[in-house]
Amino acid sequence: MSNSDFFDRVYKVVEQIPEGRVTSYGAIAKAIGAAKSSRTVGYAMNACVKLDRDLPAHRVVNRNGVLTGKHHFPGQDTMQRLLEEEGLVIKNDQIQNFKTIFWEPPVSQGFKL
DNA sequence: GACTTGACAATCC
DNA sequence: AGGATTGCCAAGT
Repeated sequence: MSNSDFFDRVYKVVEQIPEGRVTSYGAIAKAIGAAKSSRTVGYAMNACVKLDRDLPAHRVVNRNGVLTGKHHFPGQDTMQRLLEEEGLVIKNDQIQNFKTIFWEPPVSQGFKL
């Protein structure tokens, strides 16, 4: 607790995203018990890049399966390229079969109850 | 220290 | 069905 543990939870969830799968900001937010804080999740991702984290931020997209944050990566096509390397199919910044490769993050077990 | 912005999402007209 | 509004949290100005 204390100290933006919100970010901490976000990072923890994102870190657990399996390779070849993707999730949405809202799903992560919900997993950490802040379903309405999806914006902050995205913000945490932006910060994670600056922090040089190993977080697979490219596996995190909005609920439409669109690479909304691709513009924040080093190079505008970095995000799509990384996803394609994992076997995903992306068309026009839109993940194909998004629903199929969607990965729902497990609810953290220590934040509340 | 108040106001604005931001890689979203759900709700209301 | 689609545009507009609100919620939420953190960081920047």
